[in-house]
Amino acid sequence: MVRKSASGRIGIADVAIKAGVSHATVSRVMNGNYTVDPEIAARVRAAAAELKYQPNPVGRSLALGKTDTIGIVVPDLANPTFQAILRGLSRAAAQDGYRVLIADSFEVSSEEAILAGEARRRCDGLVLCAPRMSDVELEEIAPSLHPLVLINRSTSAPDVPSLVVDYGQGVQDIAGHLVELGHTRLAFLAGPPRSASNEMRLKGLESFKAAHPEVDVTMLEGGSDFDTGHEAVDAVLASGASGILAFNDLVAMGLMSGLHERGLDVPGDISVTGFDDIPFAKYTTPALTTAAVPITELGEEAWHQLRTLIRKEGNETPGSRYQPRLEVRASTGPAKAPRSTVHG
Amino acid sequence: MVRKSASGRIGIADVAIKAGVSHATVSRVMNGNYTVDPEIAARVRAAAAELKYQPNPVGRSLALGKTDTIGIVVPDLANPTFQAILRGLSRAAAQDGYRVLIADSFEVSSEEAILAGEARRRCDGLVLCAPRMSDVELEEIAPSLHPLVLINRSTSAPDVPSLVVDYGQGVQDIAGHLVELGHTRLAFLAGPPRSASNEMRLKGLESFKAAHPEVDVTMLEGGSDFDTGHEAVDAVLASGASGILAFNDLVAMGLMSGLHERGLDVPGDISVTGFDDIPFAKYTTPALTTAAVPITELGEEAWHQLRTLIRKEGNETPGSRYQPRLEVRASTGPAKAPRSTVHG
DNA sequence: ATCAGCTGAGAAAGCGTTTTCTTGGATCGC
DNA sequence: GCGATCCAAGAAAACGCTTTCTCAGCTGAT
Repeated sequence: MVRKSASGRIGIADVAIKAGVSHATVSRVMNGNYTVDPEIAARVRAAAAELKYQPNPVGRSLALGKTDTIGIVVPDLANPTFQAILRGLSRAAAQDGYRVLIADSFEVSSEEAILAGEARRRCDGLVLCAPRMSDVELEEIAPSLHPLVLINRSTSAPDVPSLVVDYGQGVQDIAGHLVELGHTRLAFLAGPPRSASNEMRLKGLESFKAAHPEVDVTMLEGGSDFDTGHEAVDAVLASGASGILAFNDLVAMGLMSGLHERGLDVPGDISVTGFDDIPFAKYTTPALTTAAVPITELGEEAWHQLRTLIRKEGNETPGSRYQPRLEVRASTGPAKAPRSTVHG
Repeated sequence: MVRKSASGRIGIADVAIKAGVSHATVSRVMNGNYTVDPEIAARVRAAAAELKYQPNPVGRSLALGKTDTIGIVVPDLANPTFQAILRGLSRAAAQDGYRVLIADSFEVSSEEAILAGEARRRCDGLVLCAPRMSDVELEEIAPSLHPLVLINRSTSAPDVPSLVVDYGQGVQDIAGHLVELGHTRLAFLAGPPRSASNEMRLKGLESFKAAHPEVDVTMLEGGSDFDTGHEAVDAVLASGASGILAFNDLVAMGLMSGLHERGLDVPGDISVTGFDDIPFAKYTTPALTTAAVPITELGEEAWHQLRTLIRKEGNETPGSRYQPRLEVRASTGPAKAPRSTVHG
């Protein structure tokens, strides 16, 4: 007859009674403490097996002061970029026996601090992924979130490594590629206003404009998903640009789809570029020219940084900077000869 | 001077001391128990605010016997279908104040039971998403996982609602659509061997073949991602089929990309269909004909079912069956006149 | 004026572990 | 052979919270 503790679940006490030993001994056996008589250990193990005893992680967490869980806060779980980061993080953490708790802020920046705080308290560490909150707010809460790893943001708080992708350089590479193809009128389909990565792209474009005064760059408002790109067709055409830098691959795909519906040829009439190199980018027609970011790897690295923080391995935590790699595919091509130019 | 408890973090005891009351009173105030003198309550709240006290969820969980967290086990976090389910689940659960812990089994079915058990013990309930484990194993562990909701699998265990998509019907609808377009030679690019949804598709195709003996259906081995489709081009062409049912949208996209590289026109030369209607399906060129499954909604419903289980609202938990909706787009078209047929 | 009845707040007992502290018994050295 | 040393295992404290139990002090009725 299986004896149950009051709660109905089998606890350490049940095993102790069944094996005729104390709670402490059961705990020792379960944790591989070898200062226990082999014969008794065997008896405990047998009792545990018979009762199908599984230690309660909550009690364990309370006693040990750790949960073996980390949290991640993302602005939008629908975004493939964040999905990829989550995947990399989850896989890497799992290898070290940690689980991941997710919190989706749905792009409402005012929720982020609360979500982050709640998640942090439940976990041993936190990854804040591309938070939309203001710099001052980030500075304010960062210390209370330690151990903390930032993605695509940074803070002056000590011991908060930040992994940032150099979107500014990436966007310049793309623009350079388009100019080499003869495009002189470019347009940038911007991302979400509060996105720091968008800010970095804009800064990159400023540098680019400074270095290439002959090139005309139009800024268009946008977002981060398909529909943004799809709906931007009119604005893009109105801009008169022949080379379009979309905020990311999703926007680029939406745009290409819209252009296709209008009967326009990519890259014959217009060249389109994305950003991120999500898995889909390779399989669009035409295949998308983009700047590849090793996103999954970034998630893994986030775990590694967080791990050293959690383990308090005093090594300085440097953070890292990732350089996007230009991935030229079929969605970009030579600019048409401008209408104003007379051939021959 | 902020007094700290031994652990370094501020606990209920610190607030109690600062406010000059007992632990119990602080707890009462923090939980909105109104049997406490307003003046004292105010003092406690002030102390809590000043110390920035935040209750420790682990202690709370242990005392209350609940974690306000649910777990989900998926076979592959890289699969957009599971991402969408996760998203729906996470959003719906968040609205009720629950968080989601994720566990990715990376398609290794032997890990699932362990992952599920661990996740379940940390959480108040579990969603098992398209588990790859065998039926007998599922039957075996299901009772120990309660409260449990199954997606795309079912079990005889009581009180385990299962949400299943009628892939069998969906695949028949697609096949019917292709036949209406005049295709008489079809091929099915199958999914992962252990996938129950693949099994359901196969069953559906059997029914279809029985009802349409004149149609030839070739079965091809496959998988669930882009590359599967991309690599299947040769096999598809060798089959001689003019209408291809891909396991899902990803496979279809990979296949279309491969066909495009071979210079073949979709749907001019070959019609291709997907399954799921992931967001990308609308934006492929040509836009993908597929069977739409309300996946995110399914994730939400999973939460609702789990919620009634957790709350022990005795209502029977029926589970639901979802009918895919045929979404005809541009990747399917009339079959070419068969070579063997003489016109006129 | 006295006592039952009530109320508000402190004391303490859980929740399920781990870990320190303690103790009885065995071991070892002289 | 006896005290110092050590070891294995039990008792108990700790982790941080909630909640029951308890009791002092008060209200109000007789």
